[in-house]
Amino acid sequence: MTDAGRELVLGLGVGGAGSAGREERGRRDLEVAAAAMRCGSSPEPSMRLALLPMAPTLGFPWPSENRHLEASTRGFDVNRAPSCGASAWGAYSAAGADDEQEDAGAAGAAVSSSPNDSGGSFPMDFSAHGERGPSDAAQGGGSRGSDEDDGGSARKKLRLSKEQAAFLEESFKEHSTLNPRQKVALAKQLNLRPRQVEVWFQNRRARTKLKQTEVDCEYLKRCCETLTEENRRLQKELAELRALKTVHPFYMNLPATTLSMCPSCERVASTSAPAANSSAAASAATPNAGGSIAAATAAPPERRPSSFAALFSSARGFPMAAQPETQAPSS
DNA sequence: ACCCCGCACGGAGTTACATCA
DNA sequence: GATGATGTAACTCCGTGCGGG
Repeated sequence: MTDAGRELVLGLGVGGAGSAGREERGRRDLEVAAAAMRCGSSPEPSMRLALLPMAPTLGFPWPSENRHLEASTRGFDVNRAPSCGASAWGAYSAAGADDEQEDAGAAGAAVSSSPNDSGGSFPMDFSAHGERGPSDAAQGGGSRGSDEDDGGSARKKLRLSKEQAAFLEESFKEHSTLNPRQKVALAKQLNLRPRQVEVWFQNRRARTKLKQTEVDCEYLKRCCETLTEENRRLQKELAELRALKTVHPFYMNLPATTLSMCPSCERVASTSAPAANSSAAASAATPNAGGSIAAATAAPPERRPSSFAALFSSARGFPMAAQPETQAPSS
């Protein structure tokens, strides 16, 4: 998602050309998609869901204050045999990363496979794990591996505990993507397999995008309604002008400068109307000249943007452009 | 410098399972 | 208890970027 903010908040060394590129690509895709959904030139701030708070408000304990969570994560294990040494989490030291010895497959591969991994930028206070599930070492490295090494059925649905989900959620608020090291660290802390963490983040990103898409759809729907209303109004206005012409045909013979244009046309009556405008008005005034919709949509294209801009310029309310009632020229 | 290959990753779509009404 | 709806973990496929040969 769009997050300069997130980048700031993150500051996790997710940086590096590689992952930055990848993240950028992901963001770009999302934003392009979202932008495509949004009303084009609208300067209005997009209706973004606050799905990724810029700043953690729940005190997600990345640095050191996660000890209370450590306690809470200690019996997490609903899916696997509990790891016994959970209490021995040591500070996750980037430089050290000594705890990665066991996960040579995981962290080692992660580190080597991730040119972007800025080495231990993951600020979580991971305690050195005592020991891990037997499958972890094997699983960790093969981040794309399936669960077959779980010993059980290949596709046993495992429900994450509330604590695990909450922790992952908080982590996701911090950064919606993980580098391999972060993934492994999170997996350790939650006593999950790195693959599970990876899948959870993938699914979570998908859900976020889905929700954002729904919001964008709602926004577009409202844009459409507004435009429909605007169209109705313009047609009515046109009909009134035609009627006016029928009743007072001499108006059409007056110099353009003396014509009082409809205020919603955003035209200054004193300026001489361009020929195009006059011709447009004339053509519109012509009986059966292209029908009402054609006439209405035949407005000079260069004027549409301002109209649209006015249409969508105010926030959230999608108010119509200021539209004083069409005043029939008196006298 | 260019191309090819393997690898890792993420997104999109789908499947399978757990939960709930 | 059976059933359909819903949520979501896990999977597959595909595209992309990167590093190495």
